[in-house]
Amino acid sequence: MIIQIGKPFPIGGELIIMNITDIAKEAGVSISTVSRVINNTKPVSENIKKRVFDIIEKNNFKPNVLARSLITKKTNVIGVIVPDISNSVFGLLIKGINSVCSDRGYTLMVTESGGDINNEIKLLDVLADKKIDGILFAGVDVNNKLVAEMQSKDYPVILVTQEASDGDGIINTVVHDNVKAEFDATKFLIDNGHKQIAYIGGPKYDYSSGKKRLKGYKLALAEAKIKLVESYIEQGEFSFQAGYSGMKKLYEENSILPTAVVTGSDIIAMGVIQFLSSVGVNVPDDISVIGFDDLEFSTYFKPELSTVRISYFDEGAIAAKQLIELLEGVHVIPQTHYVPHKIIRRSTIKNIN
Amino acid sequence: MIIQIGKPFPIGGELIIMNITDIAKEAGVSISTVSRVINNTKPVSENIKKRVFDIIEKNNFKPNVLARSLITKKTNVIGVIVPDISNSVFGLLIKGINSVCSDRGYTLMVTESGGDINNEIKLLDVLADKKIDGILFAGVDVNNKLVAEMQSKDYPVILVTQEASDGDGIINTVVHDNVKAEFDATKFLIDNGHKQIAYIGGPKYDYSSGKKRLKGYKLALAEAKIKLVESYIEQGEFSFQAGYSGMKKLYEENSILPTAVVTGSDIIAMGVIQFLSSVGVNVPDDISVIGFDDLEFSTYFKPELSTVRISYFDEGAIAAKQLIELLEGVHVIPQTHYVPHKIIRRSTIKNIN
DNA sequence: TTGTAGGCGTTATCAG
DNA sequence: CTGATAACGCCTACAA
Repeated sequence: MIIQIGKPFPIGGELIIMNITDIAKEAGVSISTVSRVINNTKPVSENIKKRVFDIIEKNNFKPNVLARSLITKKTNVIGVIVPDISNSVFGLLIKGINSVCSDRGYTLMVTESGGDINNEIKLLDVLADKKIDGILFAGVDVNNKLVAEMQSKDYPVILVTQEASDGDGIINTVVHDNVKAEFDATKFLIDNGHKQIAYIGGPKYDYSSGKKRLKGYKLALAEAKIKLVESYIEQGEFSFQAGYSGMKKLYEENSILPTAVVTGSDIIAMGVIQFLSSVGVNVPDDISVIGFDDLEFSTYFKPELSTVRISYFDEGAIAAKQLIELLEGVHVIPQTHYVPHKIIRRSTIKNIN
Repeated sequence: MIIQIGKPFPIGGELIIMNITDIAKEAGVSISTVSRVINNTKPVSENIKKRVFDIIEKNNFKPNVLARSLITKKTNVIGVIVPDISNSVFGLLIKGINSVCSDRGYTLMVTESGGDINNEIKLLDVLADKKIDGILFAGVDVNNKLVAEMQSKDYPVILVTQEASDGDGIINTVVHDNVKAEFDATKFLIDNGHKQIAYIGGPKYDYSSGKKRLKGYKLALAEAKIKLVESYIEQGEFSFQAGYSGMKKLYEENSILPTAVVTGSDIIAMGVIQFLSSVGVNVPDDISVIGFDDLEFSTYFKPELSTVRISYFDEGAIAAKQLIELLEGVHVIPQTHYVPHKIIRRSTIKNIN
């Protein structure tokens, strides 16, 4: 059995890691020449080029990126800040980011903020210390102060999945249109004949996913000239529990129940349905429910959840592409890029027209 | 509106980044002295120490980690390789890893292999090039060749969530006991009076989660002297679809149905239940089903899924702790650390005793 | 306790 | 086309 002391014994003796000088010596050329063939930065005669490449190949030589980055000021690593790594929304987002980054030779440094703004600010520096080339940031309440913080750094930041709560247009952003999405969700219910529509959504302090979705709901009601009922609105966490208790509260405090419920997320919707089912209210016969996100599980849930599909993977991929373009010198005017959403009808909505 | 060209304009003019020489000059000492107070590596007079610290503070100076790492051969970044970032099992794993790493001053470089062994081997090098201090590896089929590959590197690798298929004990591993876990799951059904028990699990090429779980199932049957029925066994992907079609096949090819089904994952179990429900077979009245993993969603699923709970978060945390100890010079004998699992009874198992 | 100088492994500038 | 040599920013003997 091999005993690992600090680092494991490389099988077959010590690992010899060559450097550019060794290669140069073996090839009988200067290190500048080796550097040139590696980076293809200046013309080198074919003979030498071939010779050097062969030796590099033979020795499996890889230039030390630390030394290189020290000079070039570029590490080819991109920092990612998300509130919760294990949340599938952000899992998908990171997967999308990684899909383009790994293709383009970038590696991801992933961090988790817990949605806490102080943590987010700290992580901005932690990643800066690691000399990342840029950051993809998924915040919760990206206010002016935070944006200013980002602008003050010497690396670019792009917002993903969440937009800044004020100072719009000052920072590159890739999101879905939360207002429009929840507007569409609500309108979909209205189009299906519903007039008493409740809203059980995310927290007030969450700008994009909390406030904006609520706004979309209200706008849709207004457009249809449906009077807003304050007691039909509940705001809480993006959790099953919050959906359950939000619906419970609404159920207990209203003598006239809504015929439909717009929610802030699929998980909330599931909690809502769970409560309704616990008091014998049938979905969708008695009350229709629409979710938000379109998690994989929404299809497996019973009844299958109608929802608005958000393409988190795409958002990650697009944001990553934008950041890389920025890093590679493409001129970019700060803008907000909206990734389209889509209403998905499954089994939790009844047409009562 | 600010125009971003390559990098954003830092508000308030150019960002001045100081280096250790600047600090030394301003403090009127040598750079070695500054280095000493930063790293607390040799005694420095209190006066100077204070003066230097003040200047560092005032200028918000942070030593350049690239330059430092170039010398110290340590980057304080840990590489992570998982098959699928958006899979909640690995999301939880990474969250666990991050929970201890971020506390201890390590940052995570996360990569995705797609479960492809060639990709895994490539990533081992990609991360090495990035000069990570060590790697936490969640593979799918970690064979001898792959282990040898890892042993040949100049950084330590710890296996998480999946163990090596051969050459046991040669590499540090943190997992749950797949054999025992599925054994317990099967035995739990047996204890509930079941004798006709089918198995619908993960792929054959997946050592830990495929083969080992199947083995646990078989052992439990053997122990209870229940004859193994080959047509009661289906192996496929870890997906809802695979669970569905696996159960379909089993249903169509057996005249006598099992009274219970052991599965390779919660998702598979959900697919199984979905199929059964589609042909009017009630769970758990007609057939009992047990999952594996205990995803958050298993509670929201209808009927609530009985399962075996695996603590992926803990596995990540423990593995990270072990790796960091290794990196910090603690002598560690390669061993396999088993994180305990737990049978969770919910609504998909009927006692037919 | 403090300073000097060499080196980590590259890239980049400037001659030739 | 090729080769010295100076950075990059820091750590670390070795001296003082």
